[in-house]
Amino acid sequence: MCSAEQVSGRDRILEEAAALFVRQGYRETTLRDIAAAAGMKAGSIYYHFDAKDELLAAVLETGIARITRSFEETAASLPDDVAPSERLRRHVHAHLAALFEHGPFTTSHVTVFHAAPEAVRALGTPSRDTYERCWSELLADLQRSGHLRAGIDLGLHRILLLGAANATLDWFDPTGDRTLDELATALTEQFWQGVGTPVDAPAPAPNPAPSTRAAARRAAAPTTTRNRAARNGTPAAPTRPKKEPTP
Amino acid sequence: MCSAEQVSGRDRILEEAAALFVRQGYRETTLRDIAAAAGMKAGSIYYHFDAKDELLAAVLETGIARITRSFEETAASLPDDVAPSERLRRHVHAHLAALFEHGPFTTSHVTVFHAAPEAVRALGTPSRDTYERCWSELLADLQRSGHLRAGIDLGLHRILLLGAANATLDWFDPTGDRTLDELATALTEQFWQGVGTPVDAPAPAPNPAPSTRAAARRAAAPTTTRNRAARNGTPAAPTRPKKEPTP
DNA sequence: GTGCGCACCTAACGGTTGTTTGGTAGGTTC
DNA sequence: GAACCTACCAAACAACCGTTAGGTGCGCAC
Repeated sequence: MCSAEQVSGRDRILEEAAALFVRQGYRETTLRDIAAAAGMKAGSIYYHFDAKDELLAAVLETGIARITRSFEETAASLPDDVAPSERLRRHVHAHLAALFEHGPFTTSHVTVFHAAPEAVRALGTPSRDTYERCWSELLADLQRSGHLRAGIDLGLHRILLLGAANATLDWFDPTGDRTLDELATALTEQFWQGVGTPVDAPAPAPNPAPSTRAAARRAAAPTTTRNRAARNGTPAAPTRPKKEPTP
Repeated sequence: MCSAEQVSGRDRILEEAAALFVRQGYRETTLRDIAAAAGMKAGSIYYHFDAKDELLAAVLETGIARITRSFEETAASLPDDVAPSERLRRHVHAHLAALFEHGPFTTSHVTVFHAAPEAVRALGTPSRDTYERCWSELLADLQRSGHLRAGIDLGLHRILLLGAANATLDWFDPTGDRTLDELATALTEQFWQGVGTPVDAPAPAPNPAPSTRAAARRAAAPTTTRNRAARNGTPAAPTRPKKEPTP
């Protein structure tokens, strides 16, 4: 019987390394950890990679390549008559899906990149620029067509949007009671129309009881999701999932 | 001449450790690094702290205490008749100021907390909850008074807001061409009213040339600030500043 | 069946790290 | 001036980690 996951040694190492980097951090993960997960011994890794840093670089490169391709596929899949805010929402969804559903490679860019040695970061920067440009052009296009307000600082708001999206990694659990789609919708809504009531000044009609049952349930619920054994986000990138459920 | 910074040994260690943790990461910073920065030898740290982990715990605790106090001081300083969105903006500003202007202690919560050993994280969690509760209550209050839309998932939007705020650490430079105040304003605006044009569907009047000179300058500028030798934000927490400007 | 290269193993080396141990200079107390 | 406490230093230790060198079994070519 030919096993379902018939991955070559190199790919196996890459995959286990990415998973461990995301779960434990780069420095906290030893080559002996990776080798054990891949079913071999530490020294054998050097048959496929020249150094630990190079392994990290390969993981990061794979991650950014995947999310960039995901962006392009999303763009290609959009109907011609898609509403502008829906167009954005689909891209936000794709970004989140890459983080939560496409394995640990893309995730490593959020979790591990900043801890990478200078040389590795320098190597990975051009690919990150490419992905960044996709978003810049998307937003610029939306602004040109009049769907994003003129006069706003587009670069700034793009980073804020993606910052919020990436930060979800620290608390969101796609198998929890919020779906990834709901998350994408909420994030897009906050970016697009905000959550304030239209007029600011005097006082609008105060909110009475929450208007829907779903809203009521949420208002009563604790202030934040606590799935995945992770904590929510304040003021920092919060706790990552426990390294191992105490055995 | 009595030196201006006449800090005790313990406080000196704490301060240098926080700075190094933020700049290099926790695991990447050795006790010998910290000791050298504090003007002593590695073994001497053990006179003040029992272990490296305990030193990290002290740094984190100081950070969360400071930002929580900053929140409370901001709340106390608000005039009674402050507009709701301005009230939020002031708190956003205080949060960002704590990250960028109050030394490395608060910053360490964003940069280092997720890399901390389980035991340290568990120790720091209650204080983080306290700060989180401040924000929950602020937003709940704004919603009760009708200034935030009813029916939205407040906990979710709070995490998205703070996620975006914390992510600014990776690219924003308060000495650059955007001020911290402008950043707070933009972030609040994006949260409060969004950046989309009011109506979605057909096509509003396409944006002609940018309407102000400032907007024109920004539109022409590169897509993101690149101050501080840091990169912008995609898809991940981007590069931190170089460890040392090559000497 | 000999030769050869691929994919791995065994075992070690050198360096670094958190930590410990035994001291010691300087000030204060009595 | 003896005892004592504070705040450090010097030197080492054990553990661990990335990395390397040399070896081994297996499959394929011929």
